Amino acid sequence: MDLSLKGIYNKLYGFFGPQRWWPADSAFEVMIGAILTQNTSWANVEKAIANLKKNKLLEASRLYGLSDARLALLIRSAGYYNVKTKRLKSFLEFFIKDYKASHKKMAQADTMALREKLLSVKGIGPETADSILLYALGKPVFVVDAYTKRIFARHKIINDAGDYGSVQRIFMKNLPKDAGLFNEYHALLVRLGKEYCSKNNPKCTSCPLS
DNA sequence: CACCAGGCAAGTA
DNA sequence: TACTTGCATGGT
Repeated sequence: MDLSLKGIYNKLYGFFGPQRWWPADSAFEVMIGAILTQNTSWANVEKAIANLKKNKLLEASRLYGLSDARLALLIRSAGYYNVKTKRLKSFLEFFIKDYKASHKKMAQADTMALREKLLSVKGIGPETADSILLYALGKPVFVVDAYTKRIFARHKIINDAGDYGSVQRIFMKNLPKDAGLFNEYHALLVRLGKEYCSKNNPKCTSCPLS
């Protein structure tokens, strides 16, 4: 049995097939979605994004120009709407002032330097920063989330389901630095977490990794 | 009714 | 450094 990280990936890919992440039509939509989905179900985020699209507001300067009250109302379905309104605004200010609202300009920056800059934006923590780097900009950074920690802790593949950085390093030191692989791997872990390794199913019944 | 969902910042010891 | 708490909707 192959318990290597690549072996687990191969097994998941064979079971689920390609996931084609991130579910979004543009890099900007990925960045906004990454903030909106913090500790929130994706279904609720989809409604908020659809709301923005319907009003033709999924664009940096237009979003930034909205009043906090108006923006909060538009993203209401994603929960924590007051907090997320401030987080979206702080990110948009950074994105507009430092990169002229261009994800292409942003992608030219050195990956680790950009990561530090993203982390300095209020409301962007490690998972949100890495989601933007990987899924919006195509940088080879592994995204760790609640599913990742739960799956690997539950299956005892990593003994220390510790802090974000230590889990991330395990992946990045044991896999080729390939954005396509990191993209698909994390997407597959989310799929597995939702369907087989959820809190509702603590024994991972019929889990493809078992 | 309770619990959960693709976190983060701020406060406390 | 290592906890704890507030934030909030919508589905199961």
